[in-house]
Amino acid sequence: MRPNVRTTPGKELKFEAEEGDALFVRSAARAMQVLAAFHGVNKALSLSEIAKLSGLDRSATQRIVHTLAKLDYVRRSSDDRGYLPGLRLLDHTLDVLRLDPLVQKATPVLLELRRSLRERIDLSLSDDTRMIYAFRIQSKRETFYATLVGHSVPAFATAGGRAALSLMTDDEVREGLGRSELIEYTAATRTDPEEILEQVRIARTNGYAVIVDEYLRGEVAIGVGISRDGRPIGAIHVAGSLSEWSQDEFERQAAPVAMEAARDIMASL
Amino acid sequence: MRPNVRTTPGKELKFEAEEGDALFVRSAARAMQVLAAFHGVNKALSLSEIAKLSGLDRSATQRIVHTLAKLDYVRRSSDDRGYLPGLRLLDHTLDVLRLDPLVQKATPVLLELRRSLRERIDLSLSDDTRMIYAFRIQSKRETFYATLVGHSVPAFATAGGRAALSLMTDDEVREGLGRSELIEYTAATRTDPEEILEQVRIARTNGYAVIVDEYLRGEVAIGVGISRDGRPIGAIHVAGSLSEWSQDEFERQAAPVAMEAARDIMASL
DNA sequence: GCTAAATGTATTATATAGTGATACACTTGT
DNA sequence: ACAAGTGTATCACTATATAATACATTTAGC
Repeated sequence: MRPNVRTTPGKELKFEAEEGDALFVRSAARAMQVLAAFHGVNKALSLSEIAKLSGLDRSATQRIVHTLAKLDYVRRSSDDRGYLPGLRLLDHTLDVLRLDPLVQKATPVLLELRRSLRERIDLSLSDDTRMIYAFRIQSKRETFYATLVGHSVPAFATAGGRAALSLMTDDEVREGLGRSELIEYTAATRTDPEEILEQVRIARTNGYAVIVDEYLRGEVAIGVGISRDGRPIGAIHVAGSLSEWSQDEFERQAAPVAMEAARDIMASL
Repeated sequence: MRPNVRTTPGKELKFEAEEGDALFVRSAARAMQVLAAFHGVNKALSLSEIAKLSGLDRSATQRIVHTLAKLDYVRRSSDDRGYLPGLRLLDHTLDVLRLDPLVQKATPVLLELRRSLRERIDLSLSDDTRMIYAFRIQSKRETFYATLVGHSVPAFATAGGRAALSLMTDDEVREGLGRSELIEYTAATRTDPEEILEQVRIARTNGYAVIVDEYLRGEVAIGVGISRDGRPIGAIHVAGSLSEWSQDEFERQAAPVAMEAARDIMASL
């Protein structure tokens, strides 16, 4: 599709019942397993491809795909050469977003923030070692490929992620980093856990995190974490282009207002 | 949350196997049934509320919610007073959007369109009698509540919807209108099927649909339908404020470029 | 402050619902 | 014209989910 946008694969997916979990409903899990087959692929899938990717046998796949297709959670591709995830899933997307307290409270505040700071603003939600985009408010000159809802980025190398990490204890951060795949996205990406932790500490002191070039080249981003009951639940993000801003200037301009927005949001949670 | 944004309830949900459908997997359907319990509610749900809303008994609900919770498709609310849909669903959202050929092709074209026409631009996908928002590119002065991905609006009363309808035959339109709930969203909303059909015919002739005040007060919107193999699959949308534009002027400015964008998209599908 | 209702959790015997092997017709590509 | 891959269908078996019941905790009503 486009350069410059990368996705973190979800944590490795476990769909199996753990030993002695009498309440676990296998076939309910299988429905999700089939839908998860589409993670990471970039084309319509045939039944046997779904079977292979989901780890189910042909028969189970057949019946579950059949079922999901009837319910519109799966559809035939337009050229009728395979299956794609269905539009009915978007109804659930809406549920996730509109029922999320952070999304509810943050939306008006971020629209306001956008008005004072005319740059791109994102809200992302913490999900273990990654941050999932809930929505984006674009800047006037949008050059990057519009990030789609649901895109997730690694916590360790992004401004929002680091800001979220800064709300945890050093030990928790170390533990999380240990479970993260520390990929070198750009030449500037820090991949040494202790070095990252150092940056997280700085963010903790400042109240915000800055990232330059570590995830996307040419981008300065400021992240401020949002917590609830002491736990990070998400972050807001302001991103600008290095062609228009120096890092210092961007920090001076964006950090105070972003932090105030975060305070507002947390106060209303 | 906010005025001015309304959602169309999905078509009434059927999760039951039709008679003699040997391949239908009940428990796979039940997983979705549980998740669908959140449609239309606006708070966290308890187990028994989920049971009631999904039409399942307490036991089934218990086991399936338990399962979905283990898989992160359902989570406890932050105050621990009920369940909410889980973030893992957003991974599937991303799959739906990134694998959708229309979304793929339309994104760059619409970003381009946004550059020439500095107004709000939406892409929505046809789903029977409703249009589901895939994404929105905001205008500089965003005043409305940011429409969330997955929000759906009725085809009959929106510009994109009417544009999509204009790609079908009169009979199909009548049939679809027959199955739609023709709600009077504003004083200007047309709810007479024949009158709507007349507007659809005009849209068919012009190549685009205009809607003023019928769904949102104070808004002019132009919609252009996107078809594939003669079937409507979605629409693009340009919306402006009546405080800045007259209807005529907006049409003159926006319609030609929007139609060209639609042509571009369809050529690449 | 105490009862009553509602919450989430856990355990069972039973039979129903999903399994998985096998088979077939049809399309696609070579 | 063939072989490999597609989606679809059937069926006897038993593994799987059921639904009824029970309990410990929390919440709400009086």
